[in-house]
Order: sequence, then structure tokens, then C-alpha cells
Amino acid sequence: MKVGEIKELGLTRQRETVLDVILSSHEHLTANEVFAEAKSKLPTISFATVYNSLRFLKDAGHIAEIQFGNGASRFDKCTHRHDHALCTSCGKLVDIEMEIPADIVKRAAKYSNFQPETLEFTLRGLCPQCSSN
Amino acid sequence: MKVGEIKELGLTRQRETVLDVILSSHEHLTANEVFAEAKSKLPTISFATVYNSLRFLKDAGHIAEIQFGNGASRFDKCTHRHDHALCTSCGKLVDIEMEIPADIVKRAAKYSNFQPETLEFTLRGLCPQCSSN
DNA sequence: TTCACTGCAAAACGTTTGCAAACAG
DNA sequence: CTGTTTGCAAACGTTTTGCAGTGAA
Repeated sequence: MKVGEIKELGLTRQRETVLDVILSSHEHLTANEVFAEAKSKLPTISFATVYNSLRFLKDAGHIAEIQFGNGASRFDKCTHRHDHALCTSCGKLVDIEMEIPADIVKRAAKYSNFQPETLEFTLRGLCPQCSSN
Repeated sequence: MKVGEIKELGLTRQRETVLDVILSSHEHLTANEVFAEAKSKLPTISFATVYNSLRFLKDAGHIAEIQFGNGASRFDKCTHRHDHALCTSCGKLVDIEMEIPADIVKRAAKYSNFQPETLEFTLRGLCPQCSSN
């Protein structure tokens, strides 16, 4: 979705603002960061409303939530299946767009006896900046 | 490590108890659950000490921490690389012992320009119980 | 007029920290 | 003695909730 298409969704102004913040960002923002950004565009918006909006937008499939570790969730405009790389030194999080071999899903499902829905992986390592230091 | 070997590590009684709880469990316990179990063996142990011990034991490489979602961390006696299956209905978490093709790590590293350390995946789906309901 | 949404404050949750007392080498 | 570890309570950061008030259909 592009920012210009937001208006067509019939969202409230608050939800529109929150969605706009996420679609306009090139990073994976935390709820706090979304709040700060949204507040600068719509000063009366409250923390709870940002959280409510994030949940609403997530349930509606407009955004995705990424949870790593016990810190804050991050929100992503990228809602299709993809993987992530996480820097073990600075915490930088980047998307990885790769197909996973169907074979792996099959083997994992067989091993666990789960009925598979999705399989996502996380590469942990040093990001380019940290590995050059 | 086996429970019988714990005594040889020169740990304090509290840390020994916490480690014993984790090694004796067949589940992935949360810190809270570890605390409850430890308290039943050593009634004077405090919450903070359980957390301190968990951190100590993790840093020492005796246990591993698993973090999914924003809920509580879980602690695992299994410290080698392995993957997990997570039930999207009931939250059940099971281990998957599988080799990952070196090819995937290579491709992920190439894509992200990260210097890879580990790659772990999570299969999300329905556990045997939930899928039969 | 109805029903969903907002804003605020307070609570909930998991986790960490400051500090004095207890302990081990 | 010295440095580490404990136990307690209080704080922290993130997220959720209760509730009265607002706003749109």
C-alpha cells in the first residue's frame, strides 16, 4: 500500500495517522516511536489510541508486528512472509526477502507433528557496520 | 548436563536450585515458573535471586533463554542450536532438532550483508492437539 | 440515538536495580 | 577483611484496561 491510498480505507484520523507513520518510515518502529511521530502530526493523539490503532491495523492486515526479545514490538509495513536479520551487537533489524525451500517446512512439520502455517527464520550476526568495527 | 553433575560446578545453593529446576523440567519454563518451583525447594529464595541466577547461568552457558513475543522469556536446558515450533492456538512450544542447509545461511548472509552467527527458525502452526479439535 | 472510538489515568506484566545485610574465600 | 551474592522493595519499560466523554452514521 502507498501512503496516498490510506485515505480510501475509511479509517479514523488517528488510525490514518498511525498507518501513515508506519508506511512512511523506512525503519521498523517501536510503538513508542510511532507514538512520538504520530503525536507530531496529530498532537492530541494519546498513547492508548496508538496502541489501539496498532492492534486494529494489525488485525486488519495493514501492518505486521515483529517481536524479538523482551523489548518493544516493532511494526512493519511489510505484511507478507519474510525473514529478518538481527545484529547481535547493535540490535539493527533488517528484512530478508528469500524463499524458503518447501522441503524445510515439510521436515519441520513432520518432526514436530504440527500443521504448518508459516515458517520464519532469524539470522543473528553482525551487521555490516558492526562487523567492520 | 545431568542433574547429578550440578554439584560439581561450585554454584551457590540458589543457583544450584535454579539450575536443578531447569534441568529437571521437561518443559520450557518461564522465570515465574522457575521461581515457583525453586521456592518449593528452597523457600527463602527471592524473585530477584532467581532472575540473577537465570542471567548468571545463561551467561555461563548452562542454560538458554528463548524469547517469543512480548510475553515471558522461557528457559531451556538445551543450549545447542535448535529450532522451535510454536502453536498459534494454544502457545505450546516444542523443540525441533534439525540441521539447516548451509546454503540457507549463506544466502541469508549474502542478502543481508551480515556476518552470520546463528540462524534459527520458528514454525508457526497448530500443534497436534489443537489441529485435531 | 446508537455504537464505536478516543483520551486519560491507572493497572498489569515481566524484568531490573539500589541497597543493606549475609556469606564465602 | 574483601568481594560476591542474597533478599527485599521499589522502579522500570511496555502494553492493556476501565471508564467517562466524543464523534460519526
